[in-house]
Amino acid sequence: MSTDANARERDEASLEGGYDPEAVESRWQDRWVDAEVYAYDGDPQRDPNTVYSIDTPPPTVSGSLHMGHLYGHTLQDFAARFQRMHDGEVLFPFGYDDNGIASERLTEKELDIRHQDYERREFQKLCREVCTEYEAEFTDKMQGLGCSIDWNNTYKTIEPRVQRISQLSFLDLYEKGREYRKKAPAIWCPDCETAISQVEMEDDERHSHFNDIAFEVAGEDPAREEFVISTTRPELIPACVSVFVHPDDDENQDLVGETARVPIFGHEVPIIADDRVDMEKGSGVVMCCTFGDQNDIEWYQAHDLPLRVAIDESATMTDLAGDYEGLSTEEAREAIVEDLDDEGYLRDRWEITHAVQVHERCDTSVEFRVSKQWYVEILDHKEEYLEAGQEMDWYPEKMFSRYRHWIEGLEWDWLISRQRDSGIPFPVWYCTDCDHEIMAEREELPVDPLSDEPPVDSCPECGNDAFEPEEDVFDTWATSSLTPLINAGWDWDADEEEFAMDNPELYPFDLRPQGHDIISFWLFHTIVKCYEHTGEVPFDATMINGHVLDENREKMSKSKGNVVAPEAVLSEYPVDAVRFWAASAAVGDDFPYQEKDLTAGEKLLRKLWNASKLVDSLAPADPDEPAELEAIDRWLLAELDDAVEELTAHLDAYEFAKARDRLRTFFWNTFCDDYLEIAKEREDNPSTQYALRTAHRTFLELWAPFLPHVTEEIWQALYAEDGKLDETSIHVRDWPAPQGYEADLEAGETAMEVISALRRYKSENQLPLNADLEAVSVYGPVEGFEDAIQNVMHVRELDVLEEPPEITTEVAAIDLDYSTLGPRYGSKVGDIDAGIESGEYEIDDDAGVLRVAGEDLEDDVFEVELERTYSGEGEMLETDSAIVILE
RNA sequence: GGGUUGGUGGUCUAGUCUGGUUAUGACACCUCCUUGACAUGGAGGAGGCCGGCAGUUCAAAUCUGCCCCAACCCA
Repeated sequence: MSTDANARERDEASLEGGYDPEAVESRWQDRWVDAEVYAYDGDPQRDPNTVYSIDTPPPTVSGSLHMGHLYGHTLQDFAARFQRMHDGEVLFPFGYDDNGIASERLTEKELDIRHQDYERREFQKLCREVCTEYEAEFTDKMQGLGCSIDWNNTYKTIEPRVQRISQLSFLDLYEKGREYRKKAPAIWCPDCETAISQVEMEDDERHSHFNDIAFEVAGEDPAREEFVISTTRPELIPACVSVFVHPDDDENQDLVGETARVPIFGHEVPIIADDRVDMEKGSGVVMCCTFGDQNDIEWYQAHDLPLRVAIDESATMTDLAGDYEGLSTEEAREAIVEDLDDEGYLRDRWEITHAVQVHERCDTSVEFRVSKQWYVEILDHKEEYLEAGQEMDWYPEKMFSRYRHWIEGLEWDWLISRQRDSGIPFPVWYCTDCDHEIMAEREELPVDPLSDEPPVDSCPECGNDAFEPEEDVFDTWATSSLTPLINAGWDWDADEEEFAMDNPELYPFDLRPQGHDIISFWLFHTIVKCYEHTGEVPFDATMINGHVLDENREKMSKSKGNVVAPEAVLSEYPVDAVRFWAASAAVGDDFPYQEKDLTAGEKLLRKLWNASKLVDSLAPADPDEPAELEAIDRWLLAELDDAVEELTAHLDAYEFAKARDRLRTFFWNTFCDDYLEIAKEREDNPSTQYALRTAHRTFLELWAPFLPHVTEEIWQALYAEDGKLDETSIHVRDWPAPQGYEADLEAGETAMEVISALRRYKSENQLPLNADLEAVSVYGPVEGFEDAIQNVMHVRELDVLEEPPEITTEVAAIDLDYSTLGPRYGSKVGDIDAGIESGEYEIDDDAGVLRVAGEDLEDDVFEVELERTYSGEGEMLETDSAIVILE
């Protein structure tokens, strides 16, 4: 058995052999969870500024993990891991959203049951059982992403504690006067038979017909016989309550004040002027039905029109529809059109495609129904919510405009009651006599009015002793919008008679991550709720991630069949490589998933692994710091300081792509390609040994947020002390800080140029890179780096020249500094350019000026570029700041 | 239809807010090279005039206007 296999057998981190991500990654994932490396030790006394808390929107457990989850959570994890190292204490919780229609349907399907057959609590119990299995699977997958979630801090949106918080939230907003129950037109889904909110609607293109229907003008001596109305919904004419004409519509002005007779049904309705009529559409005359669309509702309210309900809660025609009673709206539409045609009222009919508003869950087109519903008042606080949004830092900033536009476009208060069985019940009863609202006692929550008794024996309003329970449940968003309060342990303190949090140090949360598609409802609703409860904006910052598209930049969708499953990706590539890819896009940008991008990550892991092996072979693990570092080593550490500083700034600003690229370039090009090659020639040098190890440790720490597995493996193999993992893990170390190394960066840069020039020389002359060079002279600032150049390029004799070598020069070009020249000479710049181009200029070295186009240019605006010709022995190589002579 | 965001070599992308003239890097491509870790490596090379048009300016990928295309949000 090889040492390699032995090591793996013992489950110990080891640098033997090649990197084996498959074995290493799952091993660390398990250990991190077992050792609770990412556990948050809650301490209410802690200074909130030293805790970094994340509030993440819980995913629906019944859905499977998709690339969006993978991407979103990976970004959150970059922030969490960086902050954990940088600031110390991090809360990265996790929630399972199992409250809602999705998990209800899942349970029905899984157990082959109908929720109607069960009492609500019973059904919810079944839901929780079914969801538990899915949650376990989801947990596994999440842990497979290497996210540093605190698995001790999880919640489910249907669990009793969350139900209690939801109901407390309802009571609190009720007491604050932010909620009301009102009989009013509401958006209604006839398939789900529930009211829904504005956010649950979406538009869908549907085929339909426009019907031109003739209405007679009633009364004696009317202005004209009839007029025509175009409608896509003839089944609504029994619900017609008025006809509208625009006040500026000269052609139809004669109708205003008249009475129209509705065809077939024969009832008469007034014709009214209103500027909400769209004159461009159809004949300019429109009917108002209760209710066809939102305009109808406005008219109904503005003109105090009667209510005619022709369609019931299941989209079936009512008795108002006469002969059509009992038909579905679809059937009624066809039947009515046919009868209109028979009776000569149908003047035209043609096919169209138009957008209809549908319920996003079931794609059923919505109706508007008058019903008694609970609302959260939001329209009167639009300004405040806008300000709350402004107070947050948005990453990227541009996403704020989506939030702003959403709020500006709000037209409805938030409808929070749903006529569903499963969900969190309203803790309310009503007096059967006076309809007085009886709220549950806070201590009793969570309650279910369907099975629990109200807290009073008789109505405090009228003394009646019979009550009716509220059957409705909360909109799931009413609960999902409480996640910051759930995470902070918000509850009613009965002794103090006020709301309090178990962990107030977490609130407001430092970061709220989410996709750009849910800004308008999830983020918005969360701000509404938390702001109303606490008076504070719940988040300091929000990070909006883009969407993962397919390789052709198209949105992934099941119908297109272009969905890439995370499982498929993770079975092929290391998680660390996938994370490296996830860091490649600017936060907020959509970006394509391209398999080839993952190989870049794989290559980096291999490079990091191999470089670590080399470092390990070149220097003892923990060398002492020499009194004085040599120039080349000090140079590396000074460059490292710069990198650390920039990287920290990038990560602080959620600029993961910039951090990733900066670190990769520095690690690969500067450290591996330049410094390691030099270090190979300086093996026993204590200065180099110290720099090597210092840089290597720092690199592992800097890479750790991006590549948690490979860095942990190398760290544990080389540097970890004995002890428990939650203390020795690289992920709980302090983030590197610049050490203040000072070096001659110019000399270092010049030395690298010289090395590069010599490499190019060998390459062009088809020499191996380790071929000996007899003698090399350098003219340029490379002080302190002579040995480095000499050793790494195998130069037998290196000479640093005090004076320029024997070269003759002639002017090759004149470089102008336009940023200085432009403002100074303005429109003369064109002439100056032309003069230089044509060679009509004179350089006066003594005066230090360039005479061209009648101007004397000062020496700060131009630079003479010389063509050098070497007239001595050997060959000359030029770099930006040095001249190299090879003999 | 309205709004938002974006359109940079074959692909992905930096730079655009704070205009300055040789536009960043990676992948792919071509040539060469076994440097004591990595050939899944290294050294080089070719390849774009920055969606289109017009304008502002001495100067525009960068500012303004219009147009085209794409995605998203809202109708």
